[in-house]
Amino acid sequence: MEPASAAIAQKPLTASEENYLKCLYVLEQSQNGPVHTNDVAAYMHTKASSATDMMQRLSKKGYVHYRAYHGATLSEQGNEAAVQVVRRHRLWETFLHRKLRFRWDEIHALADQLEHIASPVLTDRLDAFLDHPKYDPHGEPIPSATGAVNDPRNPVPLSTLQAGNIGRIVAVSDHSQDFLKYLETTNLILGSRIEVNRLQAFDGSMHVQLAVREVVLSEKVTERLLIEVLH
Amino acid sequence: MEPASAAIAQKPLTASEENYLKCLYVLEQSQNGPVHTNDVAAYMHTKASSATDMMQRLSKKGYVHYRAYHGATLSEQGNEAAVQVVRRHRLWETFLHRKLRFRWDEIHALADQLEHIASPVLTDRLDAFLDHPKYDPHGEPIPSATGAVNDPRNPVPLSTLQAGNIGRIVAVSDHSQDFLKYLETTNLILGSRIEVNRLQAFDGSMHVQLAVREVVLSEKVTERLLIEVLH
DNA sequence: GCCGCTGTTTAAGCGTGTCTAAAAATCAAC
DNA sequence: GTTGATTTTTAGACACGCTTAAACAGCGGC
Repeated sequence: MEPASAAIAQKPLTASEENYLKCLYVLEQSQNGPVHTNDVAAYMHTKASSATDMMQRLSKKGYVHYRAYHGATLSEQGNEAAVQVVRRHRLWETFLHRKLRFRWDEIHALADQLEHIASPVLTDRLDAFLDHPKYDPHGEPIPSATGAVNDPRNPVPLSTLQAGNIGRIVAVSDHSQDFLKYLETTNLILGSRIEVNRLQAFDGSMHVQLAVREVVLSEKVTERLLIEVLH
Repeated sequence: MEPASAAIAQKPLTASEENYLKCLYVLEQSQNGPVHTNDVAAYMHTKASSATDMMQRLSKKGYVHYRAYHGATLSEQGNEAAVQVVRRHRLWETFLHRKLRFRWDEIHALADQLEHIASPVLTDRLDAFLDHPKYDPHGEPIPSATGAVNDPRNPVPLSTLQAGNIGRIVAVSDHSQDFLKYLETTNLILGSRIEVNRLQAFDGSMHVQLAVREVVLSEKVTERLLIEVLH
């Protein structure tokens, strides 16, 4: 006697399916409209045909809305699942950084493995052990157990600011080793106050004030630095 | 130009392969001589044909010595790999119990998932974070980073003791929820002093003294309790 | 030494997740 | 609107890890 309506018990997702959901979640944030197959394939370091395969599978299972040749968007169910994966990922990153003393450029790859252990009680215990962190080491908000994500900081890419704007570096949108190591060596630190001095129209680079020093940041960098605007 | 001799870079093992190696490791301890296909299948909750499949695969990769119809034993390489899996498993169990406050009957299933993250640096950081524990929450020794397992307590099953023997409960050889919950309710605690009062030849049950109370333990229980003999 | 039981292996098939190569659809340009 | 470049999908293949069913090996009883 199955319940005809209501939440049907979902077969647990495979690690690969979860990775694709996370991928769609991230890509949907940075774009608008459906996510294209090639973008998925690029993000997942795989081929378009594999991405198509997975979109079809996730569509059949009800996690994404998918129209051939027109891309995919997460369904409500897919969004919920993706947020849980993101929650686990960011909690493990916080654990690795705060407790095991990994550098912030080392934690992403490990968290990618840990995030697939889908035990709600484990996740909640970890959350409690870390004192319910609001943000992960990259400054990204950690979704709550219910899946709510709210970020009162309203971060925007540095590249969208104008000369004269003042803000605080609160997060990074690229978690790759290369980028994070660059920030390390340039001494760009989460939480720093930043002021836009001047824009270079030619190449999109930006002169910014960090405490007493002025530095020049390329567009590639300003797109990846997320700022809480102060006024 | 491949190195003709020396350690050839091993392709990382799959989670399933690691589980089978761990299985062989455990079964080799409790038996002697080669491990039989049906035992492997029973331990892994799978079918004999699957076990055969895996024995052949692991044999081809050099992790086990295998003769059709005659069972399998771990090769030196297989033993090293298995010990590392066991090390990770027991470290995670310790983490789950000591840091996340899971009961000892809850940790096994979760550690079974965590153990497959094969990052030497993660394992070592975890080890350090836990202050290099010697034993896991079930009292089993945690192999060192080099794979050495030594247990000065020399635990033996309670079932092998004689009337008059005195010892200390140091470990359990069965990590199932059912058994651990039984111990919990019976108030049989790791570290307790235990003295054998009387053996019941008929059914192998045992009357033992625990502090001020005498309890009767069935053979099924005495086989699973590991004792450090005091004299 | 043969018989049959138990244990084991092989054979065939399925789902997952990936690939390459080829076919098809979309979209922008003209 | 047809064309051509680009994107996407299909088709066929493969490794993994599991299944069931059928064939086979080993070994004790007689």
